[in-house]
Amino acid sequence: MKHRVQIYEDNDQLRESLLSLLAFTDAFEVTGAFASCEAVEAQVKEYNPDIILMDIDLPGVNGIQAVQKIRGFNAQVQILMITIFDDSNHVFDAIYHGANGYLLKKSISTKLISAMDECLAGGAPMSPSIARMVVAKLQGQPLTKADYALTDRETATLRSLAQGNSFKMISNELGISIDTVRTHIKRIYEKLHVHSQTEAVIKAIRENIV
Amino acid sequence: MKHRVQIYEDNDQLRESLLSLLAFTDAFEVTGAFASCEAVEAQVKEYNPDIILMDIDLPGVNGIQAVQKIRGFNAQVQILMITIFDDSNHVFDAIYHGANGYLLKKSISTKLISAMDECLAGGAPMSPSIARMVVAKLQGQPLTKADYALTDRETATLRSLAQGNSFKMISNELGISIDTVRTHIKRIYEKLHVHSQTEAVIKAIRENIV
DNA sequence: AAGGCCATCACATGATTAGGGTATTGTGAA
DNA sequence: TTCACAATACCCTAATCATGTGATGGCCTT
Repeated sequence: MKHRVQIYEDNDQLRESLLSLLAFTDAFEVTGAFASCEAVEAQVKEYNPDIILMDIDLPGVNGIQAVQKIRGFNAQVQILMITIFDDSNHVFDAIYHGANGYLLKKSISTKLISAMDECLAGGAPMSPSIARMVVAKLQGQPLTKADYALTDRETATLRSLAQGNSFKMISNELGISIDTVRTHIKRIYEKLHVHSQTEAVIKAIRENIV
Repeated sequence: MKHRVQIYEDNDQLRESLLSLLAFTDAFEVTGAFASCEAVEAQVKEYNPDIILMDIDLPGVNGIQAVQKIRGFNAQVQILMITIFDDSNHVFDAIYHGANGYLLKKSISTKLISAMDECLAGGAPMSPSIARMVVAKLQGQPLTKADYALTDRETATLRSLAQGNSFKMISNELGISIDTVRTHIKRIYEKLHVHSQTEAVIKAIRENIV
């Protein structure tokens, strides 16, 4: 007996990838793949899937709202979130509203099938970084800000960066040479595991580092 | 009779600039210039200034919290916010908590003195863009999302950018050439009045454009 | 049909950034 | 006193980005 899978993912490429990935397996049968979840309630009721792959970042009704809707009438279906966000807000939001697992997009190719199996077996698949957050939460940790062990100057540099300043402007503001700014930025990237200003700033804002 | 000015600004350079700017005038006398507002209550009580220049983005206790504290015991002193943020959240937060005026850092050199005069005369100096927000608010406009009139593709481009993608990655995701991405990005910059990825992303995140 | 706007692509130039080194100084811990 | 590390600065190269100009086709409105 194949498990019925329903997909909500607005990125056309990714949605197709998911479909072909699942086509390779004998264990799953796709009941539908949609680019938005405006009609999620009707669709879930109609196709009655065993598991739903839900993107968090959907235009219109987002994935978390969709989870909430689904849980309003169906507590059985497994919901696996598919997302690029790995910050605590999104994770806990999704979990509180009834998601069963949380898979990062970059892990899809290697872990999707096993994550789906885990979900259906009653597990809660999630990436190690997310699991760590969940554990910390259970331990009653405040978890207010992830600790990336930035030094004072690195924090100041990041703060300035997150205000839209260029390296040159940062060097002026902090009274150091532009090369030193470069050095700080390099270390920040290493510590935050990012590779561009934009990514660093996104992380800084979303995780309240600045 | 000189007006007494107290300054809260954590950027050393800017604080010094403010001091020298005020030194040129006969109308103002600086009662203190501080890098943080941890002790704002005691300091305001001790020096009893007529007007306070308050940076919004201070480490520790931020400028808005400081305004709140001050208004708890002093309704007379004029408070002029000095900030790089021109988004609605910060503006209304500050105004709601009792700030009298709102000056963008980039306008300091040309408008500080007149803004201070306006404040003391009972006016509410603010940059035109901020004034527009205030007016909209009073008119009962939702103003939840500033309307920059981005087109669909521009929005999609900005959303992708705000997920940390490079131009190349955006072009893949949207299925267009990198030059088209460039074009969209250019128009986004024009519409958002920014000049870099980072600034655009900051604005996008803070104002919920994406 | 003509004018506007949008989306698309191209070419070009200079500026900025990413990522790899190396090195000096001061400070605090082992 | 070593050792580790933070902060500073410099060098280098390839990649990426900012910005301007121009051009095409599609769609909508007048």
